[in-house]
Amino acid sequence: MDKERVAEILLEIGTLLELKGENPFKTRAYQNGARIIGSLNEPLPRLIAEGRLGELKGIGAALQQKITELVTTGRLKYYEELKASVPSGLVALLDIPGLGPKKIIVLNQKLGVDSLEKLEAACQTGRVAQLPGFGAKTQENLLQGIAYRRLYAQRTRLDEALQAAEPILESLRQHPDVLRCSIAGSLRRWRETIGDVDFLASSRQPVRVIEHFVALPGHRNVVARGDTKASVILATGIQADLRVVSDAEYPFALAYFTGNKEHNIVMRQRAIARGLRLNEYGLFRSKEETRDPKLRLACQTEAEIFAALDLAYVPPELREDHGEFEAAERGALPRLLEWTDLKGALHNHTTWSDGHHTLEETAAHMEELGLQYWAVTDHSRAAFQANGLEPQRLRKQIKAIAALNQRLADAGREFRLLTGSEVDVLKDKLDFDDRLLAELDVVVASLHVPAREEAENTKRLIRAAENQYVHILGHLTGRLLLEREPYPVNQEAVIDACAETGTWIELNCNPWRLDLDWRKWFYARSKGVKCVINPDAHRNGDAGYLRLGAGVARKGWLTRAEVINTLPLAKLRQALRKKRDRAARG
DNA sequence: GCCGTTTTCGGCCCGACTGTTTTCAGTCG
Repeated sequence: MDKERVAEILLEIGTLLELKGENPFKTRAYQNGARIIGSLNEPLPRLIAEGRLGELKGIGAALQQKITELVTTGRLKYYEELKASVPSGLVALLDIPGLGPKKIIVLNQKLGVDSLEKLEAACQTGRVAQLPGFGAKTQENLLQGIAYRRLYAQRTRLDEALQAAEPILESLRQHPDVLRCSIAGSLRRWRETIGDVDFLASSRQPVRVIEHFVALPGHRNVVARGDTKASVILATGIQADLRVVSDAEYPFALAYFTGNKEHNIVMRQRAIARGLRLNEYGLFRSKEETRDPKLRLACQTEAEIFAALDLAYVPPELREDHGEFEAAERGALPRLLEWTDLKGALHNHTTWSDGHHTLEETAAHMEELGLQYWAVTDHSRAAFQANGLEPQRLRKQIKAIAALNQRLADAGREFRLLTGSEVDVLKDKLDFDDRLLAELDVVVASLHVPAREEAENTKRLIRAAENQYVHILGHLTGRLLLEREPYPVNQEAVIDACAETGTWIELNCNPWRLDLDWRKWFYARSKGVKCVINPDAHRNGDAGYLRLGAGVARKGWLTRAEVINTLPLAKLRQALRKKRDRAARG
């Protein structure tokens, strides 16, 4: 059993324990355990075999035993019994806003509610309002919550969240009573999907800012509204929250509302260890709860807060409790890639296959953006639904690109299109033979029709990496965020093969994909595998995805030197030749 | 269930908002 599955089961145990009304700290111990196992950078079986599982902070005797049982036998008696003891529909009820474990337990015990449908019926007949601790308002909110959950997925893709958030941020920025404002939360951390959009503002007149926020056009309804905090549902169904604080509190609140839960817990623990107290209002010289400005350490920026806790500044994207504390303590945080470092892209489409713009339109647009190169990698023939190119058409395209580049050169322009292919990884070969691939500047190999078995997909991708003409493996897992799960593949094994063969891995920055996942880049980097951030553009506007990709790359701790398409054109051409030269020599 | 420069028990991050209460529990982030 792999670590992802182990982490899932630990997390589920935590949820089930919550629903049994267990000690919340016990629940958290399992959730912690899930996160620790999920973000391991070495194989779980080896850790167990060498008896080092207990060395992980947060894995005690009980978790050690359970994880070992899971990994060695593939099952866990404790989990199976626990699961059998909790009605299966209860877990889904946790998704309803306003419903937590305590209320679910009451609903289940008093009314026999064990599914969304039964909850809805109980609300409609007015039985929920009769329960102790419930009332008419709660009942109504639950009905609304059920309807809301039915209408919208719980999460939103990064690009959609950004699109919703940026106009609101701009409107806050222009409000005369707003001093400073920012996006916060998972969107500021550049997560691939967002639960809700968080805003933070500082002001001397918080109520006026709240009034402005809840009155912005395009809101469907106001969920909550206080003097310093409000929540609204946007027309798109996304929930947006705003907090307003004083300007002196702003950096503390920004740090607090940006870090994920685990990151913030570590921050507060670090404060406690230094005799301080940290909350969204400040870092105080106090062991008691306080907001006394006289006790507050004067920090103007987040960087000064980190410094006060003996840490280097941690960029927002890294605030996931994913190793940033250890690195920040040692001053070993990498200098992250900036999206303006990107000089071009190596996986894109045109009207020759399923793209929407011609070679000429594409070249003109990308040059206008200030890029130096743009590889045209239309689909290979197996992708017939995407109008994949036969060898003959591909050779024709190579000539067309050469002619276009010649015109650019004659006009004294530096921008170039590169020839290429997104060649399909088929069952036992690539869709084009080596002779044809050798004629191309850039070869991206992608698996579009995966097998059901992990071993088979892993084998196919490793074979693609071993081909001396393949520069890049495209969208390694094939996932479509919130739509399609990744196909089964041993990503570590494929990364190992890329490390050995000098093959690069794509960070496909189409917002449906963002694949390879940011969490996997830790392993890839440790193996020295280089990244290529590719928009997989089908329209000129898709070049904007590069910004998303750079954010996700930052989340994976990638630096400029680790991302191939930060290279200027001449150096890129050298890099593209390297693998082939190596194979020719070998 | 985990942990230990308050060490083997008794803590465990912290505060806002809502709704149902009449001083607080539950939920959320």
